[in-house]
Amino acid sequence: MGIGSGRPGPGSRSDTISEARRIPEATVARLPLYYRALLETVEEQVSTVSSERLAQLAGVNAAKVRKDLSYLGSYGTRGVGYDVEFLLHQISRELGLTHEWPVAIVGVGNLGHALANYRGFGARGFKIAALVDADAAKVGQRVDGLTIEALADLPALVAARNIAIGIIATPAPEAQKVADQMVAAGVTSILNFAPAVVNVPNGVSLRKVDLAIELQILSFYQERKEPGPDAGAAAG
Amino acid sequence: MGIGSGRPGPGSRSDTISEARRIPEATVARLPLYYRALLETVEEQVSTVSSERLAQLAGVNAAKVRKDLSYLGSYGTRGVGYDVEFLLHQISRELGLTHEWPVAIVGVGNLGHALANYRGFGARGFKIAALVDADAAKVGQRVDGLTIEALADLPALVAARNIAIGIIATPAPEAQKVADQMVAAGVTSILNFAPAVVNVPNGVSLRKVDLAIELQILSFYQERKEPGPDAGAAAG
DNA sequence: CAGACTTTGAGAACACGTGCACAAGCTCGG
DNA sequence: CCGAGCTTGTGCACGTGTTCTCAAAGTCTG
Repeated sequence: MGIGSGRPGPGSRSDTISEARRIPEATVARLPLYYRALLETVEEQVSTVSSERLAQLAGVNAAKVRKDLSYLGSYGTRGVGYDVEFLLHQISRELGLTHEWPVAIVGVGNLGHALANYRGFGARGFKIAALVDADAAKVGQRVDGLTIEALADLPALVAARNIAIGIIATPAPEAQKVADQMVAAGVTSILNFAPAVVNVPNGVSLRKVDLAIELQILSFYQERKEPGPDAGAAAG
Repeated sequence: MGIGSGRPGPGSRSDTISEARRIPEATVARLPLYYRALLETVEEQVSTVSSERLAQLAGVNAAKVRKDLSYLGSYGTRGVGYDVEFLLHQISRELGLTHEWPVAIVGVGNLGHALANYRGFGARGFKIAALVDADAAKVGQRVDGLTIEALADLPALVAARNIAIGIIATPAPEAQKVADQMVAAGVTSILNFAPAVVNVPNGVSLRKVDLAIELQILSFYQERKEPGPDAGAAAG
């Protein structure tokens, strides 16, 4: 993502792309932006929205919006735009947000704490279903209404609470071990916040967020600005 | 960022790309990975490293490593590999990590707190130089050795402490306003954690990290796995 | 010193993503 | 019912990124 991301495995050519039409990865990464933009639009009591307006709200250009949405189907009406409620529903369905996803957070340090308290998840279809830490001293503590549980209990928790998505918020050295344990426990999607490369078997999705890397990318362009205020990564 | 990200402005064709060779954005985003991998290599007392090994440590493939590094210059030796110390220095220089970057964090809620306490920044050339919040009740509180200061003082802080990079860790509705104030204060690189689209003028770099979006992308692929365990975003 | 071996650097083909431009299709007013 | 005006959906061209491949250039062994 962003910066770094999961990428389709090296599947054989003309796979049995079973059910649905294939949606490009870049488009998938933008669907949440449209989703958010549509939520804002709903609150404005507007029933219909143009690709132009949607583009503005999502911070992309209109052509991209139209192409992206066309991968989902022909959900717009020419001369009119897109029905807000309908499109919202379609994108929700596509993103799997029609039901709630129980999520497990492993590593309750600074970041784990912040994530546990973050209100944004609940509002977007995710629910912290388990807080796990390897440190016995932390087990039993309560954070935001949840009790921290032992890492050893992860398999039981994942099974009992039907958890498919895991978040790694441990220090770097623990990351790979935790990922392995998650996979063994049955987690099939992982979001890694630890500044370390993590490998997962085929069939498991992995995305990463690295704060230091983001800053270093900014620093690259910043450094090039200092001498002569010239090229750089300017977002319009 | 990976996920959305800064993007070179629409400069005229055959710009005076002043000083240096142009380095592709995708390559820039990977340099920090190589940087981290090289730091690990240094600790192993290894003096030379092959593209194959670097690729392994960075989680990419060897061809990509070689092409990426070739944009920086011909720093390798055929038949041998890359000199670890030398390459580390070159990448540091390119990323602007030869000096420390003072960073301002605006918004000291859950996330701001976590970022302020995050040890990873210091280790990578960044230093929290200011913690700022709009809430008068928070001003004066101490967090990790720093005193929270008033948002109104941002311009003075940025000037006095030579801050070029700002981090937005406020709730979504505040994000644009804060970004504007940062830009007005002289910040030219912004990392936005708020789940909102932020616009900045030309010449200012912007990157965003959105936790909910990352989860929604995972959820997209996860949803498609549930019926038939098939395609997905699997990282090797 | 020659030949085997290793590894880089880059050319070229391919895959993917973006954005223009415009026909197709819809609404609305008269 | 017709024509003016909008807005979608998509073909196409272009630019960016990835990967394969292999000659070039070095080391090492005998």
